[in-house]
Amino acid sequence: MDRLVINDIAQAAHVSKTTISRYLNGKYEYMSQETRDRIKQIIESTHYRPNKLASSLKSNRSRQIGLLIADISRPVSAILVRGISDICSESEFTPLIYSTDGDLEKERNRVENLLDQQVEGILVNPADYIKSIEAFENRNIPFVMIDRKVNSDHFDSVVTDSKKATLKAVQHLYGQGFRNLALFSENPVNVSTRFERIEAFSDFYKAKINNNVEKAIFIIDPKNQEQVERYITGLVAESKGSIPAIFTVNELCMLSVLAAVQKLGLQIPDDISVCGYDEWPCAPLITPGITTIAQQSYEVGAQAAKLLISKIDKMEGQDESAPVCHVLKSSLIVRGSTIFNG
Amino acid sequence: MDRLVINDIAQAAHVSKTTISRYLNGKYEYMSQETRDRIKQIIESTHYRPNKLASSLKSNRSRQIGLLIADISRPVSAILVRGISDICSESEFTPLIYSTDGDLEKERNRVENLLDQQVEGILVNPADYIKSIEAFENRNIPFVMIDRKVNSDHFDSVVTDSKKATLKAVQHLYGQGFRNLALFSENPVNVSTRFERIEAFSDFYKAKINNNVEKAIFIIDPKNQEQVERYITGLVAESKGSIPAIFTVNELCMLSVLAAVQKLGLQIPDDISVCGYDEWPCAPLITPGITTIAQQSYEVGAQAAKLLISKIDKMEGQDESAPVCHVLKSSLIVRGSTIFNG
DNA sequence: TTGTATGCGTTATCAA
DNA sequence: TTGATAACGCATACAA
Repeated sequence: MDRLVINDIAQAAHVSKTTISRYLNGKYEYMSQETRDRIKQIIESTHYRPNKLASSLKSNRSRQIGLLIADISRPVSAILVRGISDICSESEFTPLIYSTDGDLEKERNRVENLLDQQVEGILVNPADYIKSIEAFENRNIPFVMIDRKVNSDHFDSVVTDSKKATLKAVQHLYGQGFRNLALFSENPVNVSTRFERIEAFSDFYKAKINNNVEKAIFIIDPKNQEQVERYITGLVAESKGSIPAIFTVNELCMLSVLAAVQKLGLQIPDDISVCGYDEWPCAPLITPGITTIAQQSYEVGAQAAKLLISKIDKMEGQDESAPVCHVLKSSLIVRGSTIFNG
Repeated sequence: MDRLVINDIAQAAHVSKTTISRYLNGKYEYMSQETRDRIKQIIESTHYRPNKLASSLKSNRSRQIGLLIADISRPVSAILVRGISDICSESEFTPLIYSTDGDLEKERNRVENLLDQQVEGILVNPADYIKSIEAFENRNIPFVMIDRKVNSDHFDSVVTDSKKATLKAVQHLYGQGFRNLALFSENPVNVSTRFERIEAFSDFYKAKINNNVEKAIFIIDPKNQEQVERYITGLVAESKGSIPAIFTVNELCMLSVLAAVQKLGLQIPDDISVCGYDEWPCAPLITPGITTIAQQSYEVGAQAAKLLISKIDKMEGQDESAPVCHVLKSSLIVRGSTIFNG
């Protein structure tokens, strides 16, 4: 009642296991139609299934890839993961998925775990623009960065156009007449998505408002609701009649800001304006509709997986094609929250 | 420049690979402190890491489990997955995660794939209360159903208390004075979470309103916005002054209903009331706050993973403990959307 | 067209 | 306390 192995099938079919192995790997050219049919019939009737562990070990091809994501429970991550999964399914790869919580130590350990399991490549949402690099260097498999870049031209990446999209958003705010701009981000700020968004905001702010951009940037802990309320209260107090417009760098910040705005009894957009990352199904439902930036998260995942798998398939020839960085467009979805009535 | 293997370490340490293997598996009792230190030093300096594929093959313990989820991109699924991942990390198991899209065919294929990869157990969010069962029977590894039950007492499951929670919600609506109740669900209805919610609603409806519950149950396609709007328009038209109160069985239906309500320009709760699964961060932000049922999704995942892993660990003794069904409590979070002003 | 023999990198049973 | 040796299930070079 133990699991069937290749030898059992060989005996039942009165051939050697080599022939069975050939059959399993589709090498029908070295086989009479007769034995081929016989093997087929036996495999089907016995429901024999080859052990992938054994075949991976022997062939040195696990057909597994690693995926290190900051936190799979975040909605944008979940969508990105779905994109990766779908591509993996098509190519019959299995993704091994771990959350790193943006922790360098966990990230490094996970890379080791994945290598131990003989993954053929790794997709990673790096914890740090600089410090993550070390953990990825001198491994013998390809790495592709997803959603976040890393400060190195040795790695491929698939990201969204954070700077352009942020610029589009603040230009929109400015165009509407808002002059009291603020940005809310969470720490750490040494991940490319965040600092690029901050940079685009800062550049615009310096060019159009004034040089004192530091006081317009708020680093928050989205779980510390009281802190967020305090910052917003301050913004309103110092506004001198100029309606504050808040730009958030991700969904968590957005939710935190919206909750605070509600708690403080402020009206959007008459008392305060709010917009930013990420688009999600509730955005149109929250009065008066929240202006958001929609990223193509599914596509980021899918393209990254495609890229990684193509590199894996080329690996035999010691692929040394120059690393590429795919940048996917994001779109600004304008809703009532940023319509200026001042 | 190839990867180091156990033999390389054995040679460097002037011992046999048996000794290295013993060291790796912590069997220090059969080893002098001296060789133990020497091996430790060599492994550290060479950064040798054992190949898990080989050790899994030999020991017949892959330390991988399968996870079949309907759609990982849904927010509740992502949270559940996180619960599973966290428990797996603690016990050094790796989850192999696939989405099934509620498709029986995919589900069955995935089970085969997972078995091919020698997973030691499978967590599954079954596609069908009845038809899924066949694919799980007579496998040699434990299965645990997550979030959805299956019509069999051969399988463990970890779910939430759909009936109780739904009852609590409709009782609340009734208590508020709503008499024009409706339920919106998506197809298929042969998954336990959905039909249990429908059942609880129906029982209450028949007991308190009338026997004609069929006309109060709407099976929708959440992506078909026009259909949802049509149903709601109908509800309002036939309401004869009695405010309709809609209960939704999941997040997708909730979003779809809310979008339709907004599109139709209906006011909550004066023209229509809305409540249901699932709780999510926007619920309090949508005017006047949406009453929801909060499930402990993270806990469902975590408990299911714990259960599965404990069964795996007991497997050697041909575990035949009677299957259990853990039911986690959900809570009704009352907000403005269900406050009766009629 | 098919089979023999060897090895992938481990673990485990002996015996020493 | 240690080591030879034989597996685990499959793939492949080489022989026939």
